[in-house]
Amino acid sequence: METRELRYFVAVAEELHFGRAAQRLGMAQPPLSRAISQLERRLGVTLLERTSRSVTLTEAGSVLLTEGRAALDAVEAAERRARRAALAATGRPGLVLVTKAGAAGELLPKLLDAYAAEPGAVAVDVLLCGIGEQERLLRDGRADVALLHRPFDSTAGFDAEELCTEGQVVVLPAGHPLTARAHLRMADVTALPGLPLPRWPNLDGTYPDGPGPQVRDHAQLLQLIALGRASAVLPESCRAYLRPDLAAVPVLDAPAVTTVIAWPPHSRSRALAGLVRVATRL
Amino acid sequence: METRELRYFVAVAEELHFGRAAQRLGMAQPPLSRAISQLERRLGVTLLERTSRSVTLTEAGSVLLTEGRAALDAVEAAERRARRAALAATGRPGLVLVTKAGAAGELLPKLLDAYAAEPGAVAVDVLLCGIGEQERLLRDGRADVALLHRPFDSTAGFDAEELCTEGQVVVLPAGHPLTARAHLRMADVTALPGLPLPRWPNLDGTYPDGPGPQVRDHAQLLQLIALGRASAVLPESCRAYLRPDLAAVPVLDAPAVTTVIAWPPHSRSRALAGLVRVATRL
DNA sequence: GGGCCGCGATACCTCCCGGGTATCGATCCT
DNA sequence: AGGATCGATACCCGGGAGGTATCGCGGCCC
Repeated sequence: METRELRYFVAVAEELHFGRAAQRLGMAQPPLSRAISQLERRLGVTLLERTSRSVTLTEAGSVLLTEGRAALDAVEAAERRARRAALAATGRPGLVLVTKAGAAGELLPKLLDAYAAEPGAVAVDVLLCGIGEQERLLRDGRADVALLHRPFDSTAGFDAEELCTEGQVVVLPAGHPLTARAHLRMADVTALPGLPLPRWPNLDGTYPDGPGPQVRDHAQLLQLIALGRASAVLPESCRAYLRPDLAAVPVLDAPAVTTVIAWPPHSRSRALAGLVRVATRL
Repeated sequence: METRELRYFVAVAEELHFGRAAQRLGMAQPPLSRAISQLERRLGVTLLERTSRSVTLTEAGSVLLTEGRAALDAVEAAERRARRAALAATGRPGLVLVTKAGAAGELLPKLLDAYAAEPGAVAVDVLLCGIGEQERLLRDGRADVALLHRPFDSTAGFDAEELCTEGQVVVLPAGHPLTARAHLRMADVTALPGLPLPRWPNLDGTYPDGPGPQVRDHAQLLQLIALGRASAVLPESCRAYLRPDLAAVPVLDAPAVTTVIAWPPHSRSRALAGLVRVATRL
């Protein structure tokens, strides 16, 4: 199977419409139709059920969609990492580390400093991304290594080492009655009148149903909390960047958050191995 | 990048010889040379350093070799799983489970029976393979799920659930003086005169240097032990299939062996999820 | 219900590019 | 020096990817 065929199929499977898919691919519709039929004939499998009014995925088609996306990511990753390896030989950037904006507050600078002091250290680019994007970036080669937070981020498909574990705190407007308490329980937090937990976007940009304001990043969230419109449960280390009009109270029974360093299971380059070694020794 | 180009590059990178690589690919040498140069031009990267007498990998080339292999595996996996998903809709086999021959003795039949009793269970093919092959089969789509043994097998790149943990025993010829002991330590075993631990093949079929006989499978190994030419440290459950001319003694400080069920992190099909659920409940 | 529209399939053409053969040029080995 | 080895270059051919034109089928609307 050629990646071209796979790209075509993924486009059609996502659009469920040959015309739109062809447009997205920058080609005419007939060759696309033909390419898909050829692919089906070669695989000996029907991927799409088409009437002249609608296109739907068969079971095999939906398997090929998810597996094919992963395969295309892997091909892209190979290409990107090879290209970067050539640059790294001459100059910058040797490694790309990705993490969520506003997370891993003090750990990251410590890690970068410690690694830079190592003999043979290469340049490390830091890439800040939105919620849940790290895994994609790691899989398609735009990043080499990530700082993730279990259990929020999944380390499925990656090698990982635990770095540190911390409890969680609830962030409230300064002066809220509960800020007088030394600690709370999740039951106290979920029952807070007028201060619902926010809703984070799914990977596709849509929001889950339910109460609570929609937020896209930490700055928005903190603003909303300061306005008395929301509360949030965050890792303890968020205290480092808390605005003075906010207060944090430990939540005893919130799940502990573990910061891990994760990387794709191949690509065990010297540079990456060095960075991981430094990280685990911190 | 097309998979064709990637296959070509991997062949040349492995052979380090355009002529042989072309032969392996079933094509002439000139188009292969041209394809590789085109790939290099498109990537903007030198992958191979060639003189008229030798071919060597650049840094970028060696990155592309490992990443490219993984990418090709992923593409193959997508193809195979799509093809199998179509079969599963009509008939056999719905899932392919791979494990080492001679391992997971009693667990496997229990798992298969329990899963078969589930409502909506699909047919499960069992694939027995040699040491260290499971990961490859899982990655390139010939298998959907594997029983692995940590710390011997790596679960890097897969999702996994622990099933059970057991100690290890040393297997000796029946009647050997040490079989009278209730338990041993690793130091006793490694120092055994005339009964060295065997050498298992690497992934490429070569054997590591050192003393001890070369073995390829458990039958060979047990035969050698019965002959008084070797000993071996194996998980406790091997007692189930021990020949009467062999004896086993627990080794207290040998690392514990954990049997895990592992699967690729996408492909969370209903059938697979069901099998995993049954496995963790055993 | 007949005509229209939307959409995928088919027919047919063109041209690019992947693959072949012949040959060159460089390097190493007698 | 001369032959052998091996990758690069030159040139040719055929298949197939992509384009345009058109068909056929099924909703939909007046």
